[in-house]
Amino acid sequence: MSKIPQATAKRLPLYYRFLNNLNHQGKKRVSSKELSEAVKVDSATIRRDFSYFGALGKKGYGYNVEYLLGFFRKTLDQDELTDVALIGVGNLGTAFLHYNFLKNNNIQIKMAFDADEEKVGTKIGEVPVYHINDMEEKMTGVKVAILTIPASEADGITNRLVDQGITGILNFTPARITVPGHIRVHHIDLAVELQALVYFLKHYPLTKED
Amino acid sequence: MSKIPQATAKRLPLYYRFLNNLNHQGKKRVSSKELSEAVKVDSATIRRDFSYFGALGKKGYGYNVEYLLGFFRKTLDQDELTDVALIGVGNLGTAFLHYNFLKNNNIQIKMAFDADEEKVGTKIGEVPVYHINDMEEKMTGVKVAILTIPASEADGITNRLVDQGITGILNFTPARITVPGHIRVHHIDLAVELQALVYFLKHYPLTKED
DNA sequence: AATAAGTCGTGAGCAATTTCACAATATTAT
DNA sequence: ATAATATTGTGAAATTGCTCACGACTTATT
Ligand SMILES: NC(=O)c1ccc[n+]([C@@H]2O[C@H](COP(=O)([O-])OP(=O)(O)OC[C@H]3O[C@@H](n4cnc5c(N)ncnc54)[C@H](O)[C@@H]3O)[C@@H](O)[C@H]2O)c1
Ligand SMILES: NC(=O)c1ccc[n+]([C@@H]2O[C@H](COP(=O)([O-])OP(=O)(O)OC[C@H]3O[C@@H](n4cnc5c(N)ncnc54)[C@H](O)[C@@H]3O)[C@@H](O)[C@H]2O)c1
Repeated sequence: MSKIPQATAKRLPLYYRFLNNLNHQGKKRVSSKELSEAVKVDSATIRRDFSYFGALGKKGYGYNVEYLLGFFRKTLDQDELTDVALIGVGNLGTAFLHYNFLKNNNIQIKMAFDADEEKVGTKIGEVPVYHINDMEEKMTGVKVAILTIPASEADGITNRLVDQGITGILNFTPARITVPGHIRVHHIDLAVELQALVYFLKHYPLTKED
Repeated sequence: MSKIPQATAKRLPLYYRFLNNLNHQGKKRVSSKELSEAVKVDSATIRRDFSYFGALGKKGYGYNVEYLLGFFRKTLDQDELTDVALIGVGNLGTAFLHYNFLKNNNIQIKMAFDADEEKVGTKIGEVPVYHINDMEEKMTGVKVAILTIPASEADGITNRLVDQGITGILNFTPARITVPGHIRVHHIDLAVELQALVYFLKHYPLTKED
């Protein structure tokens, strides 16, 4: 369908955010070199990334911020709003609910679910918390879920999400969940990230020349 | 120094965790195929990853769980404790403080810092919160920091961390911070992760055959 | 007008990572 | 013992991603 490399696709939201910043600062043009310094991605990589979408810049000039931003807005479907459900209103889930993803974003946490009766019926950062038993009923139309429940619950809830018709899951539990092939799962494993950082520090010490 | 590919190094903590689980379940042996199903990494990749450390398995048999676990414990320095400081005790920072990284881990959040007088002096999940003004004084010996402050504060605090002698930063702010080449920064950008997932769902729809 | 400086878009090469596929070896069953 | 089955470790190929380096073109300057 799309021939954009995955590595490029992952960087698009980052480019979009920084272009947005530049636009708010009133900047009219930007070079791949400037952008490179801001997002910490090699300037040749940026030019290559952009080139997959055609010739967006002008030689000797750079890129027009407003034009580029508009282009990425369309490409990233920033005009359509995507609804997301959050499952598990604990420490991590509550932090996400307080955070307004909408600020720079086309993504909205529309509802949350928990098993704890004390949380059910409340609103956290404008988002209503429903009982997990009502998930299938309330969640119609929502195709993306953020999973912030205990690892032991992950498989059970995942199966229910799959049956409900989910297409994407952002999984913060340490469990590696099993889903049918047509469902996309992105894992964010904070403990692994921290351990990996520490491992790199000990085994790949950087010198002054990178 | 080490010739382990970076992609392999990033998976080590994951392998370690699942081997730990297997060991607790009393499992004595495991094949790359079984492990593959658990961690969702191709079995050939797992064998290749392990092979960088030598011949850890036995042909026709698989891997001895206890032996492998012991090997990775040493490799990942699970016997040494690494102290970490957390900067910014807000929504996200508080969630991390409540989470006990030590459970399966050799990493400990030893102290936290915030600018808010109401938080200073308290303890969250056993971790003392100090005033950010006292950072340099209190932080001696700590070489890794988790950054969960507002993006606008990121550059200023980063400079102070660099001067203080930090070697690694796990950055949760959307800011792309600038550090000298010998300091390692890992970015975890939750808004980007969510946007990227949504982008993939719309532009790379998966079929039943993956 | 002519020159200098700046910057894109991309061919080509390089580097990193993943995957295939199979000989070698171990275990299990009969 | 022997045969059948299981599974590793790895050479080689395939895939994916990154970076150099430069021609082409734009803008600014004199
Ligand atoms: N907090 C962190 O810093 C952190 C770090 C790394 C990983 N994680 C992982 O993220 C997940 C959430 O962590 P947390 O600290 O927020 O945990 P938590 O215990 O604070 O929150 C879990 C929430 O899920 C709810 N819950 C339990 N079973 C449920 C069910 N069947 N259906 C719906 N809701 C249910 C609980 O009521 C609770 O509110 C865990 O898997 C944890 O391992 C958290
Ligand atoms: N909460 C989320 O779900 C979420 C999601 C994506 C990204 N983020 C990013 O993570 C960071 C933290 O988010 P949050 O929701 O926890 O924000 P928050 O506002 O709840 O917390 C920030 C904390 O930092 C403290 N602080 C401010 N200035 C400081 C300084 N100079 N020194 C020390 N402490 C200082 C504040 O007192 C506050 O406690 C932000 O950069 C945010 O963009 C958060």
